[in-house]
Amino acid sequence: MEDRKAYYNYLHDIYFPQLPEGHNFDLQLKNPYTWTDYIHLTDGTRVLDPGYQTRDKLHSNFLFTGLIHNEALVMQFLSCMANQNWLQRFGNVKMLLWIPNSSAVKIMARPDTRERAKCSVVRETFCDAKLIATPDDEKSLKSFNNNLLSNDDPIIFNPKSFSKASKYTLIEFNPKDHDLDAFAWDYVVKQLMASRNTPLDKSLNHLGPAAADFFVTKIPLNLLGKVPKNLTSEEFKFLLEVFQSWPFKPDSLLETVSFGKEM
Amino acid sequence: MLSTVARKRILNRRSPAVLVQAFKRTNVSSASSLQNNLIEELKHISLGSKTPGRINVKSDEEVHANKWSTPYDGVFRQSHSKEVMRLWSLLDVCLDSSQFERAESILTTLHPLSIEDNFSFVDDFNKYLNKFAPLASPTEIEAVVANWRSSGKLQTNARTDAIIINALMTKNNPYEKYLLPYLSGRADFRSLLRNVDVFGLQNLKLIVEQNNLDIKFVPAAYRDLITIDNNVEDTNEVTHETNISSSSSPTTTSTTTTTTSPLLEPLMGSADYEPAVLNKQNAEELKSVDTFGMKVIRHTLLSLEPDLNSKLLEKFNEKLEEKLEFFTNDSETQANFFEVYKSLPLDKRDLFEEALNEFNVERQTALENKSIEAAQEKWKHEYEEIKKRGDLGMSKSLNARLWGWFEQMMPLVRDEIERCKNVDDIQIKTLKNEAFAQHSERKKYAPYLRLLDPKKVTVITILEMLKNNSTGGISEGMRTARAVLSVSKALELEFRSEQILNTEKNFVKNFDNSKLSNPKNLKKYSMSLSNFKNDVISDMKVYWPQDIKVKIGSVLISILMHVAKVEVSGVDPSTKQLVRGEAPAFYHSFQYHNGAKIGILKIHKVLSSQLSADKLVGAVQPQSLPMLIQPRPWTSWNNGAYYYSQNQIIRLRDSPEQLAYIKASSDKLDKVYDGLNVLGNTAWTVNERVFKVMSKIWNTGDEFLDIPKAHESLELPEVPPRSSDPSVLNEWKIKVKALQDKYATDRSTRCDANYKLEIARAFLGEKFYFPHNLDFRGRAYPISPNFNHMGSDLSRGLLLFWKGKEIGEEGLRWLKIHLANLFGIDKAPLNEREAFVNDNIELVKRAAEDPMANQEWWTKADKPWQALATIIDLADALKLPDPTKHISHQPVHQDGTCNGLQHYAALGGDVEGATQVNLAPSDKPQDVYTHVAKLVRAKLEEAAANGDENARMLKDNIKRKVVKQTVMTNVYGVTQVGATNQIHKQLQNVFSEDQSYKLSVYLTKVVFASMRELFEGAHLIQDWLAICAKMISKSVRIDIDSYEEMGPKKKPSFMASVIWTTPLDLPIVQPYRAIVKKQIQTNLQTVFIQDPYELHQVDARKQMAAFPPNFIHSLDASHMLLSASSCSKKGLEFAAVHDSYWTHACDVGEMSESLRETFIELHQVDLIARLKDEFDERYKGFLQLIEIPYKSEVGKKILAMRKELTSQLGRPVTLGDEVYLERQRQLLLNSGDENKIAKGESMVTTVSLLENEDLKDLTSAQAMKSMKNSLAEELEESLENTNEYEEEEELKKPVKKSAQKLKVFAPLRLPDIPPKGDFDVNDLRNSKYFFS
DNA sequence: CCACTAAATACTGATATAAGTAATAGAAAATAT
DNA sequence: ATATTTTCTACCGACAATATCAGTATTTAGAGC
Repeated sequence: MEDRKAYYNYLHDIYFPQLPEGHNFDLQLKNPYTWTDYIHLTDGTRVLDPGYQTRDKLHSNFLFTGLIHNEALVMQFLSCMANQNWLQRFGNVKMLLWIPNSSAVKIMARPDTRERAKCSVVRETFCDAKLIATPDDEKSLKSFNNNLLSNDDPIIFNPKSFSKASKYTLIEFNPKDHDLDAFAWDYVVKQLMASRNTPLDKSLNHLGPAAADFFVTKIPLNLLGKVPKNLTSEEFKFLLEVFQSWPFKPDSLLETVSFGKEM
Repeated sequence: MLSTVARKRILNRRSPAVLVQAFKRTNVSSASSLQNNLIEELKHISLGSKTPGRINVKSDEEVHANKWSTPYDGVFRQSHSKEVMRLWSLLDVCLDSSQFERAESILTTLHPLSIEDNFSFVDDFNKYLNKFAPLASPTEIEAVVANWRSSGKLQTNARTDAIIINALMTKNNPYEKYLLPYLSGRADFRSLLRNVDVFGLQNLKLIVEQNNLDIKFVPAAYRDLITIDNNVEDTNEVTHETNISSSSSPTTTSTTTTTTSPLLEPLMGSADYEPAVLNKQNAEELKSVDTFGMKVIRHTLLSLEPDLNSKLLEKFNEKLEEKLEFFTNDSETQANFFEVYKSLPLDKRDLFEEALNEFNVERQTALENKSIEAAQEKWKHEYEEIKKRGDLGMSKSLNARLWGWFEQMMPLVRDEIERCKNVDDIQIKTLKNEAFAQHSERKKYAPYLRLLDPKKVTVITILEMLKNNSTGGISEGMRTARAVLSVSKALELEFRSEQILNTEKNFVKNFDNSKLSNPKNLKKYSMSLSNFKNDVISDMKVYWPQDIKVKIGSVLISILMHVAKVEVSGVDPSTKQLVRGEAPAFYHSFQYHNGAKIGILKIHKVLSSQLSADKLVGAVQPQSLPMLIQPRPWTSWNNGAYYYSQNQIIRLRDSPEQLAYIKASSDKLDKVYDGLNVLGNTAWTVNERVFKVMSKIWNTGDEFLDIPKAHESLELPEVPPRSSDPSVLNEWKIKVKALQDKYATDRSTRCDANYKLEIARAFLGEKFYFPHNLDFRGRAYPISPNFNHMGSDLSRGLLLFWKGKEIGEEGLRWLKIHLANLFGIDKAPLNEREAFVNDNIELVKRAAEDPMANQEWWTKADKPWQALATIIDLADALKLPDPTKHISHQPVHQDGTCNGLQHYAALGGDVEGATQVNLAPSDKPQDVYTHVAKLVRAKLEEAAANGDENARMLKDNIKRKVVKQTVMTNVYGVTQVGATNQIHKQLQNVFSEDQSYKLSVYLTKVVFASMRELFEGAHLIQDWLAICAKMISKSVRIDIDSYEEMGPKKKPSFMASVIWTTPLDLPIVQPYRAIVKKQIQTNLQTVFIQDPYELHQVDARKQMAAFPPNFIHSLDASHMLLSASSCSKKGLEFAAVHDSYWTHACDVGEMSESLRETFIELHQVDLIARLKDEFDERYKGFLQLIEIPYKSEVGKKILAMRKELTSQLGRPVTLGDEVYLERQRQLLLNSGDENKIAKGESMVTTVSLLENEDLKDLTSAQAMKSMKNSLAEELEESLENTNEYEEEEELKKPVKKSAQKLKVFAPLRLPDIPPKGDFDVNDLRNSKYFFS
């Protein structure tokens, strides 16, 4: 997908003719950064029609792959898995992505680690992810959890053998089905992870006025003593459930700071 | 305890002064050996390498603390080091809480610092002794003094003697031996008796009497008082302004202790003056009548009435010879003084005002001192009322709820304060982790918090928290940082007022006031008191440190959060049952903005919606309301405005440098004070008729003019299903964000309007004043927020001059013109404007008669509320048989037409420009915007004719409005991008989305070009100012700044900000510097704040961008203040909003003349030349970092010299080394010693090589351009043979070759001032549209 | 009482947080090479 | 020292990101004399 005319022309006139016989590439005059261009790709022109498959398994004939330099984009992809929209509307479409090492460390972080942050809870909740390959880079290797390394057993390649790729890690994302309220889930996880090393009996209060008082009656004591960064996605789901049963929860869960920009 | 680390750090610091000494000692016999010696020294110092005790000693802040801004000014950028400031602050609070041991240990720490930091230690000691002495026995006192003296640390002064003597006197001990030095003439009695605050009036009198001292020894301000007995017949007239005699004045002491004294009985029988009494409950009652903030004010005002000394009332009536009744026993009924005043015959008015003033003196005192208690009383009162009625409305009444909070919170606060007092006695070992953390935090803030009264603390915390609702872009809540700061700022303010009050009480303690029944004596007494207060206030120099403030704020807020509860209800999702319960009113939470985490204190939706449903949005800072009497006149930088708080004349922007400058020039600012006092002395009242209309509309809750609708709650568009395309979801989010923003801003504007109305309501019928101060450029602003004449159309429409003047024929004409202006007819000749009103005179009458029913006309005005006010006034006049006899209170405005450009045009002498902004005489008013639009159109026509597609599309769409904002902001230095956005906004509706922006970009360029053409001279000046600012903020002072850290890697640090003085001698310091903030731990969260006492590198970009507009504003501010003084001298009422000047209709002509004359006077001098001279002086000896061509002659010389130095040093020479050498040269040159000067002259440095070079040639645009051109050519060549596909890539390839440039320091030399055009400012005299 | 060490605490600085990079242009500052 | 990337884009009234962690500096506790 390329929508810059000049570059498109170059690809079309010069690059594509040079490709080996029988290649499987198709060039489209579209902007890969525009969500809607994908709709046009899959609906209107029928260029790409993987067909819908149920969510009890991975999509069998559609794979999305790419090197995503921009971390925000990766996060967007993750949220597409959560929302089951965009390409994920065809089913649980596997995504095989090269992403920056630093992002990989964050996203793959396990509970109870220093790196544990909201995005890794997202990953854990909405997909099964596997570390496929990562460069032999001391800094990022150290940051990956040992458990993770032994479980996923990634290929650890010599960064020198791929000069450009040395900053990127290959991860396989396999989306999972779920039926969570995205806004509420996001709110709960966000507020709790804001102070991720504060025991729940305190940090729960960020969810609403005297929230902890309510939770205390609903959740086991040992959970109450835990700190958010040590919680698993399942525990978050549980907390969400409790939160949603709370009569006095705040009305608006997506408030933002508005900066009064004057005329 | 002060951390000993901090102390050690200070002790280790080698002050710059010491270094200078060291260098000065370098004496050498010949120039060459001098050079050699210096080289040796350089080697030794070995800049950039790690010699122990040299490089590492100083942190950045330490290096820059205590520096003169420039040698020219002799003003310290930073008065004292951070540590000293902190210690002083701590010393103050320890003394206030009588912790003498701790105070002594602070003194011990301070002493060594006093030597380094060059402050006088004895002052601090005296402070201590003065607090200690009253509580100690004479022997103890003497022992302490002797002790300190013998340690060699203390040299006592006259004040020390005064303290000792006073202590002995008070304890009836003999004190004569301390008088000996004075009696014997070895010491001056004056210096002893100057310490009136130590002695107090009574002892001062005693000491004079007992020793038969010459009265001349007593400071002049107090002599009269001391001698009351001796010469009652003294004919010396005491000039008496409205000086406040405080509540501690002997005549009224009894009233100060309580605000709940019984209501005043009805004084006289009949209520003949029906119109004079406004029953506010029955009058246009605001729905928001429950607004407790306002009740606070009203209650405060009202509660004073019972306190009213009946004598005063008698005086009232005595003077008027007629009995008036103002007060009934209905506490909600308040006198409408304005109606009384108006109803009086002219000859009685003065007397009435005199009486009113005396009356208001009392009320003002109470307003400033009692409003906090009043709030508390009000809550309690309402609570009890409801309880008595057995009402179920308890939860509905906010005040009752607040009382509940208060009752719960106050004991906790008291406990906390108690813990603070005992903080040193706690056994640390007994504490567990959390308690220990709490304890160690408490230790830091305890000395401050323990000084406060728990009741006041509680009330203030509650008020501030409610006041902050919906601020900071949070719809239901506030930012934590803001909340904690605002609470503690309010506390500090209150504490200071209290201190002033107490000092004052102390001062008059035991004073025999039997003689004060004599009015003359009373006047003397209050004069002295006022003088005394000035002295006290000037002396207060210590502030609570920022980090302490946030800690205190957060502790108190935590307590409040803990107790403040509201009743809530919600639906249980599972059972669908309605559940009731109690929940905290506040909770702490976070929100993210672009990944930045922001701490939020949310107000519970129940409370928040109660607040908005009841149209009650908060409380008013009761300390800064409009004043009932003339503000305390400005007499120094921190003396003026309110009577019981310290107000700074400049709104400092956390800049110690600004503070230092304003302090230093405090006694040269009479012209500024004069002008400012004129503004403050303008009396106002509320336009009741407009107010009635407004409140009627307000109560509907509907949108009306600039009042937004009262949203009940925010309704969001339906959430799209989560599986929608991300683009759909994003769109929805954007929509939601927009709605939330609108909701938040609507809410805050409604809030704001509510404040305005409520304050106006409280001041209905009152005579009041707005105390003013200045922003750092010298522009004046009313100190009281929300409701003032500088606010929106709404507030302006509500304000009338208290004083009325007969309108006369001319005045009537001006009133009409004013009305036309308000309708937006302000570009037509005056006659046409007048005609516009005459043509619509029926509409005027109808609108005035019933504004609500006939709203279609006046609401269409540009400024509808002011138009309505004017309409009413005009209609009143027309009702009279002779309209010219109408007494008008309506302010009439004269606005500068693009005032910034007027000043620019005058400075640049642009003839055409001057004409366009009405400096030059003309038959009809010129409109710059129209003119620029015309110019632009012409240009576009031409370009279109040449086949320019953009121009063709645009040429018929250039309206005045399209260019207006850009022309206006051009003065402020708007950039291309900014202007493009502005124009884009205007073109959006005309062109399609995708065309619009491209066209805007094109149009912006044309507009800029046209502006430049029209105001050529002005733009040259603008550029010149910007260049100067840039050069200055990129220059270094070699004698102090930055050479230390100029090692091989480091860049020099630029510390010089742009500083200038206005024609009124007000020093302006641009505060733009790097912002360095730190996270401070508090109870709730960390808070990210900067320490206002630290100085950092200048922000050159901002300095440059802001200097031209700031300079112009400093001029228009001067013009305004001069005009104010001038108008006041002529007896005109005067008010101003920057470039809009207000007076009575009948005086417009005279005012116009005044402001023309002052403008001419201002520009009589070549202000730019004056500025250049000032800069040249101020920044003399500064160096600038420039780049010169490698190959120039000097360049070669410098290279050679560097090579030489490098070989001599045995290491690469650095810029720092060069600065060092230059500095030595300067030291020699300025030494005053002929020998040394000769040596200096023979010395050659890299800088001196450049001294006589024309830097312009070296760095000129031409030289650089020619280099760039040749490079560009090469680039083009290389591009020629690229094919079209690779073009993009090729373009990005870096240019390999670049001009060889040499970085060197050269003397700072500002460019010559641009030539001036031919316009003569004296022509202005005949321009009638200058202001209109 | 002192000098000493180890443990505890305090202070500092770095980093992540959220989550489309992009409507445009051009200089200056900051950072990377 | 030079090249690339990032930042910023109209003045004033009117300031505000925070939690956590690692590493270092400083203080304190404690044992021993």
